[in-house]
Amino acid sequence: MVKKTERAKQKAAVDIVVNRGAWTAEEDQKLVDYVRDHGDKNWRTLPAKAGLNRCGKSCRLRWLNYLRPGIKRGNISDEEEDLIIRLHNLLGNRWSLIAGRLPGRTDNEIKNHWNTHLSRRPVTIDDLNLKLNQQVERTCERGPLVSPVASSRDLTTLVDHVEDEWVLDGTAELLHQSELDMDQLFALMPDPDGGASNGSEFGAEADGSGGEEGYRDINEGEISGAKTEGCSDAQAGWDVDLERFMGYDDDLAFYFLD
DNA sequence: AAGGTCGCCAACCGCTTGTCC
DNA sequence: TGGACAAGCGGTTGGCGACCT
Repeated sequence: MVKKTERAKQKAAVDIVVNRGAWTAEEDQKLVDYVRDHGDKNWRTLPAKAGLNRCGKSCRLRWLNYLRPGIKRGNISDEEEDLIIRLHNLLGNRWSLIAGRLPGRTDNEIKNHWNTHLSRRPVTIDDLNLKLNQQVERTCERGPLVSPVASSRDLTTLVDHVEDEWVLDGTAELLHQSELDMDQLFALMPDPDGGASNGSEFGAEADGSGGEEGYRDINEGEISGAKTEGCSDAQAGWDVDLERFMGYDDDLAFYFLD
């Protein structure tokens, strides 16, 4: 029998008295007051200092998901659902990344919404793209830029093949893709808040070099070269596919097709 | 009206990752 | 370099209200 360390004993003692279950309004107020005055650091010691019989983990979760400023509750819009479906198709169950593109939404809320609503709905990414194509066809004299069938190749393929060579639409044209990664992919997107992209999470601006760094990398790389030097229909299709996939038609069209 | 069932979602659990010493 | 700790993340659970029989 291994002798318990003092720390383990202390932890066990804390576990016995700690509150569990739903938070009361009084607990919420204590947590809000404490974080307002002292910041949201050191969750381990926060409960004792704030006078809460909760574990630090529970406090952190409560703050991040419900109490911190800017949290939206309920009423997920059709546009948000559309984006969740597209991002989930791209990223899988990476809820924090998905939530990062939906201002005011938490990973927990998106995860719950997906599991209770969207995962059961027989809507595919192709359905969304077909709908999008139909909208464009009605409003754009250029006609359909990419067929619904072509749109079935989504960005998951792109992500899965970063640093690999991969074939576009069976044309045997290889696009060696070594520069674009997830950080840059998100850096390409306009920030949903309307400001700069999320530098802390996606890196493009974390070093203060500006959000355009990612664009420059790509434009100087082989994607841009292949596109501008005898741009094939397949490559043009990929570009448009990318912009449509994410639903940022205008902005990405600027970066990829300008 | 009462008991059972189902769906939603807040909260918890366990694992992974990052940081510090 | 490795251990301890904090923080982050995704999966799962359990309470509760709504609905059904």
